[in-house]
Amino acid sequence: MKPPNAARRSQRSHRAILEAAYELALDRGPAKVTIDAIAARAGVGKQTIYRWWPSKGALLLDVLIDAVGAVSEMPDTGDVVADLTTQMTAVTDLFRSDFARFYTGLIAEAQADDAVARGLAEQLADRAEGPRRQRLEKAQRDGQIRADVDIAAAVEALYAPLYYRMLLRTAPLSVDHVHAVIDATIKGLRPNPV
Amino acid sequence: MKPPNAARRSQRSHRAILEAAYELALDRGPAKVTIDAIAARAGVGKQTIYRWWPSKGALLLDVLIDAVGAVSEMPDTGDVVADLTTQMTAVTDLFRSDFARFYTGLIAEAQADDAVARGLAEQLADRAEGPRRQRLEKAQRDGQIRADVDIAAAVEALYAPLYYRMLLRTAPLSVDHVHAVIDATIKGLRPNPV
Amino acid sequence: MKPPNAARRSQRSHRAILEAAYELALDRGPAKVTIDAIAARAGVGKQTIYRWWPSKGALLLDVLIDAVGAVSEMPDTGDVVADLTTQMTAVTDLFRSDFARFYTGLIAEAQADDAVARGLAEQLADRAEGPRRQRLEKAQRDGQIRADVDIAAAVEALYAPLYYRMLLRTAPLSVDHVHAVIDATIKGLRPNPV
Amino acid sequence: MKPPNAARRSQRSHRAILEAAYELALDRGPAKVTIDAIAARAGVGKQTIYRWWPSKGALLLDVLIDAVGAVSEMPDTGDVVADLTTQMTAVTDLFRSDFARFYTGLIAEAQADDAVARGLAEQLADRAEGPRRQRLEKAQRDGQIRADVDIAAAVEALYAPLYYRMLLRTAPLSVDHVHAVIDATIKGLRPNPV
DNA sequence: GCTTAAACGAGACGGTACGTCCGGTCTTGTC
DNA sequence: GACAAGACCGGACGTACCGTCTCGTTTAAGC
Repeated sequence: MKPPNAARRSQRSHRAILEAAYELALDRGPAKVTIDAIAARAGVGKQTIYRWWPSKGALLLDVLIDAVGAVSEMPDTGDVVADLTTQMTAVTDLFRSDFARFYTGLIAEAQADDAVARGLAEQLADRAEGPRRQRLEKAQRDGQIRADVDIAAAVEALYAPLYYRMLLRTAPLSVDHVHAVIDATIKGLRPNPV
Repeated sequence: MKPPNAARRSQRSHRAILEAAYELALDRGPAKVTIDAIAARAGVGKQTIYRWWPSKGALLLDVLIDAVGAVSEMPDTGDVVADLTTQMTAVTDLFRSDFARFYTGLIAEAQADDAVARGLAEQLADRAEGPRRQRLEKAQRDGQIRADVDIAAAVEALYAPLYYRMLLRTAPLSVDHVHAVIDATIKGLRPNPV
Repeated sequence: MKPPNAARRSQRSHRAILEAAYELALDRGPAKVTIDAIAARAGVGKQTIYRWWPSKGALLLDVLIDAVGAVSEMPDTGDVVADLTTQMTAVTDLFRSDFARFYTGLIAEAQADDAVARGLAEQLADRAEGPRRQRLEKAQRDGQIRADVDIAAAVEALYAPLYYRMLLRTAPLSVDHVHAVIDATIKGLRPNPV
Repeated sequence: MKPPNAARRSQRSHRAILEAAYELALDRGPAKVTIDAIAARAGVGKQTIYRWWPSKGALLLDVLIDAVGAVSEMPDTGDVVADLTTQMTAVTDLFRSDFARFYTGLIAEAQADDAVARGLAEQLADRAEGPRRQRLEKAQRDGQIRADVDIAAAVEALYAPLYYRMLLRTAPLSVDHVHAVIDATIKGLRPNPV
């Protein structure tokens, strides 16, 4: 009795809800989007939203997946440093766009809603971290990355600073910042052996 | 005429509010704390809260400052790697404690409230990043850290992964994680020369 | 779009609200009845009250209409003085009962709320003054009342003193008072001719 | 310890409060006057109001006494019907002026505040009904009013309709209304004996 | 004329109720 | 049976006033 029959789901309503939620989230921030407003803009009954999503966060997560798709493809020119620079710059641009508001809002939602947190972590691991790790693992096999380095830690040392600045706003994101992080991480912090 | 006379502020109420907010935030999460509940638990009129804080986030920020105090002191044994290990392990422990729930909730609040975002960034820059940078700068002067490295980027490469895991929960925080991040960052990702 | 769809109104809630309001008004006086208390006692959301009534006074007016029904029937024994005595005594009894508190409270409300004033005046004109005038007009046709007397003024001369004492409390309402007013008004104040 | 020393009372504040209350009551209705607003407009601390008056109603009652003074003097030309016509017309004019709003508001206040009700009844009995009864008693002695009529009832039959229309607004006050009431009451309702 | 206790202005305080907003559920037709 | 519409209960919001309670500051009485 709980799960409704997905086969009878109205595709028209489904799409209208995702689009309404996305538009509202962009223009007032996800925290200020209400289910009422989404339903009204989508021309949909509130029950239809509650029928298919357990919470506002879950809906926003679907909106994210729907809107973003496969954003994080890693280039592979053979030069891992160049590729990281390219891709981290792209991420920085994304994190400075209107989309950031949506993304940070969703992360905020995840702090109070475990289902959203799990979905978001999974999404992040699969779509974002996965390709990054694979690229670094390839570079490791190519001898461009030290063989005994922990790949997960390496990805985080490179990318976490971008999320950190987006979320905590201690300093602005910039291309210079990308270069500085790559320089520090690739070359390492200890003095160059002579 | 707008700002109330701070000299007449009731210290008793002020403390009771901070304590009530802290206790409530710990036991149900900051997002579910209501001004009504804080006022009731503190034995205070709601107006007294609204008189002195512009938003729930601003109050929680004060609670953070009040509750945490000087948490982030950097040790200085002369060995920067040992000191980073010590301190990052302490931060990891903090980020795995009940306090994390409070902290992430406040960061969530900051995503929808610019004043909180600013206050939090300032707090973070002054109390957390400051000592970390100073320790690395000293290590730089001591020759333990490469002279041309960007200190801000270095601090982020080391610490941002801790915030990243606390907030995004892609993987658990652990002592091993701390070691992996330090190894990757200190030694760097490129193959050891020689 | 503003007025809600009356067809979908919950009869259960409607009745519960009227009854809760009536009980609360009787036991603490209409001025001290709050919308919060009515909603709580009726087991109803406050919005449901605000959806259907524009003000507390409007609700109390509906309560009056609901509670009183057809109180003011005029008897007709053929003897207009006897009938007036009977009916004014009944009104006096009503104005000395607990109901008076409710009624005076509603009249008080009307002094600050024009909609209530209009509703109350209409109610009074239709349900109370109407039958009284009709009885006097019949008596006029029967030759028991002087043909050239202004019926509206006559009704007021007889009944206004009852409202006056209920509201201003310069002296108590009583059967003797009824007799005195009827005597003064029916026989008139000027000396008996002859 | 309770009653403050009246000798030290500030006349300046006393007057300012009465005036502020009167002005505010006229321009927004007594029900919407707040102690806060009176204090602010009078340039007076709220405590000063609470020190000298037990309730808003009590203050408004003093305002009434202060503002109205001896309004209800009865003329005495020797012709009681002419005198009643003159004076009831004056009362009607007063009840149609801005003052009516103030007066009805105070009567409304009295319905929920016994002290105000008592004060108002006393005021009414002394200042308004007293002179009216005395005039009718004189007329009785002069043979213009039937000897066995109840004077209190007679005064009410004449004047209560004016209060009734002011408070209940079933019909407008007017000179014609005054004439009709006087005609009905003086001549009486029963047919003229032939 | 000096002292001192009161009454005063200002306004912060603990509370209560306001009228609004929204979350999540339930109900009533329609398709 | 999923849907659009929207009424419903509940509960938090931020505001307005209540009546009480400090705070200094006049101010007028009595020494």
